[in-house]
Amino acid sequence: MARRRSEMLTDVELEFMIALWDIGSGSVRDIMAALEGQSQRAYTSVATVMKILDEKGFVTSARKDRALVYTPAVAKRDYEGRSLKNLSKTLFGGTPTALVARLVDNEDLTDEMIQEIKEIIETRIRKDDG
Amino acid sequence: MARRRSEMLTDVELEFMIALWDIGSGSVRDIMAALEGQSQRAYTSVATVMKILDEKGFVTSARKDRALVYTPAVAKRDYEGRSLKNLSKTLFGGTPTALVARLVDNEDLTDEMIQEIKEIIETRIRKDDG
DNA sequence: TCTGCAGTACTAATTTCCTAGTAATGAAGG
DNA sequence: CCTTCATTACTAGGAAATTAGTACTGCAGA
Repeated sequence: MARRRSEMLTDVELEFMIALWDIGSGSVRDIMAALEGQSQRAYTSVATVMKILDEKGFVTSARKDRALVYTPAVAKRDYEGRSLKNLSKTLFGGTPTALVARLVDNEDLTDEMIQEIKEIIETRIRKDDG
Repeated sequence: MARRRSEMLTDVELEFMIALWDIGSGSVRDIMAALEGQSQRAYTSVATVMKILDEKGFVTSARKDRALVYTPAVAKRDYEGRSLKNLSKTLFGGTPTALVARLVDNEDLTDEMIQEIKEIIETRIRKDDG
């Protein structure tokens, strides 16, 4: 039977979206240039995935001269939030606190990182009060 | 060309793994029972996905009476960590701080949740000192 | 022993994902 | 006009994902 197309990005789609978010907007050529060194794909491969992203609603396209120029329809920060919500829901029972608990569990985290995270939280708390 | 099978779980695989983590270990019937109400799938569908999970190394299988009993080969907490690392790497430039910053950006988070997160961080800092 | 049931393996159909070739189109330059 | 080049559209094909039917095996009960 059928799979429903996810509202989350696949790996390759995400890779291309990140490139597009980085350059703001651009043609297939521009995106390929932004991906320089990361991946060696044929022009048509990139074009096909960009068309799928258009169909999925992640980008809009507009003709400029002869080329299609793609622009993100979803902001990176929105997608970041969506990803976190998705992960929280599927793996952490919908509680972001459990997510953070697992995150700071990681031995790779340096003291500086922990300290930085603490400051982020405190800033947020101050903002709520003020 | 070829796609490499990801070391991350697909949506359905994750759903089944969560059920298995929940019950500790069990047969296909047990997993179906644990999924009660979440999904209505044929016995053979569940069995097929469990076999794939076996091939991917996420579970081990052992015969008990006539049935195969599946046991997680990857702990839930390990996979949670793997997921967070993956998300951090792909979407947050490998910096977990950026991930937390986006997380606490979410308006859905209540004051209690923020407070709880703060305590988690502080507990972790105290553990480092001691 | 034969029948039936439970469980597993095999097989298959359908969709998405990923990659890329080839054809078509349209503009520019001679 | 005609050729050339860039771009886009169409097409294709294999791998993976998702669902499930059918066949086979082995045990238990009549």
